[in-house]
Amino acid sequence: MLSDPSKIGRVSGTGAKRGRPPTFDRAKALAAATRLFWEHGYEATSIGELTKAMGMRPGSLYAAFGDKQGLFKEVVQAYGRSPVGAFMGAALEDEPTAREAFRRILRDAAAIYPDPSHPAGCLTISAATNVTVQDAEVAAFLRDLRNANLAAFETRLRTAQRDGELPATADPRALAAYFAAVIQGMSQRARDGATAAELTETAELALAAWPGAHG
Amino acid sequence: MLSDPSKIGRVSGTGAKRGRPPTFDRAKALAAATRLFWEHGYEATSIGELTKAMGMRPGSLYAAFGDKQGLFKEVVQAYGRSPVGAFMGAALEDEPTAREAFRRILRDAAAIYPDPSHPAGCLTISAATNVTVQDAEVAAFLRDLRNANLAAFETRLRTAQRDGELPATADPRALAAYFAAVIQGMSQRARDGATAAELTETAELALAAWPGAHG
DNA sequence: TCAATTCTTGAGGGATCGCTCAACAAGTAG
DNA sequence: CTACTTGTTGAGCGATCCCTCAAGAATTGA
Repeated sequence: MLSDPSKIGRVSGTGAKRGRPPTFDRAKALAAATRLFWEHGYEATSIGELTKAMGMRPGSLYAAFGDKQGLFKEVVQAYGRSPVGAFMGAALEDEPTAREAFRRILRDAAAIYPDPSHPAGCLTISAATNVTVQDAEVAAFLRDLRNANLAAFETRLRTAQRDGELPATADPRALAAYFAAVIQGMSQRARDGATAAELTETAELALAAWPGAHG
Repeated sequence: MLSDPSKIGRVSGTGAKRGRPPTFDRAKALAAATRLFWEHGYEATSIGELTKAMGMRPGSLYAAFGDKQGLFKEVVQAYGRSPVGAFMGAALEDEPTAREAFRRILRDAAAIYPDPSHPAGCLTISAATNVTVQDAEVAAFLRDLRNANLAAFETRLRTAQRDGELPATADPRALAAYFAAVIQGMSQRARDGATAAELTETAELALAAWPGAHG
């Protein structure tokens, strides 16, 4: 109701917008926020630290992102589209066999999680494990993402079983849960100081659980 | 200096102490605090929630435990001495072979972590993963405990190798890190809703990495 | 009974939390 | 130019954070 088509949507030929243009680069601001949330987690990162790192005052932050949860969710979405956050989905899609996909996932995790160019571990795994009751929604948001990854693992393994790659005796659900646990453990170990070399050994050992693998 | 032996230490025959006796049961108060820290983590648990659950006013809490960090450390120590918190050390000591020890550790973790009689997962693993800079010491406290567990794993595997239980080609350090990662991942999965049955399957799959295990 | 000791109590202090808002600045449209 | 729109700014609000302290209550020793 009360909709005026001439004011809905920007149909100007160039991307020229009205009003004062933002002085901050949204992508860079998100990158700064990502680093803080990744390192310390959602609640342990204050608006004050965020505004300082993002180079903007609280008013600008709230005008651009709504509130702290909105900023966090946009950070998580951007992380999920970045190479570092999307390597699992990429492996599941790119690799021809499930075996190769999970081997690549584990090896990538071993290389990425301890990479010193960013905070250790996986943001989705570790950024909202300790929250107060009033931020339970944020924890649930990441938990749902993790469980969605688990479901994607199971789906990939189930098609592998249908295609004959995986023996009929194998349990796709159990295998998926096992690999999910190993990956989450590798993230934790990276945050505790494990090196890429150590995590690679963990990845290789984990692959011994693959049906038919003899190690 | 200024030490008066008659005032140092309680040498009275009965356990009678001077002054007003505490109105709270220290063990029960610690149990209540443990539950909160376990569920929400160190910083996400406020003094207000603690005093309410422990049945004491802030002044009493600070007189009894020093400060929040002191209370937390005493909680962690009590947890480490409880059956639920000490099952790994118990298995390492009780079982005759390393293989049996790690099998029992994994199976116990699968049963204990999702047990509904207490918060999910392991307190040492999950209670201080998201902290502000001023509480970095608390995170380091738990990290050191985890890495000490890792070292105990490696030690047990090294003696197993010396005793001939483990082949010379096996890598005790890598195996220890692998099992540590699996256990930490199982704790995370339990907090994400994994059941004891699912975690038991994960435990069995994890054991496939044992040198010489086939299938 | 009277000190000495220990614990509880209620009030609240200083700092920080997430967040808001009126005033101002910088752009486009006519 | 004026009108309009959007972004920035600095001050600060109410709530909550961890923690403290003087006063009172409950015990023991003399």
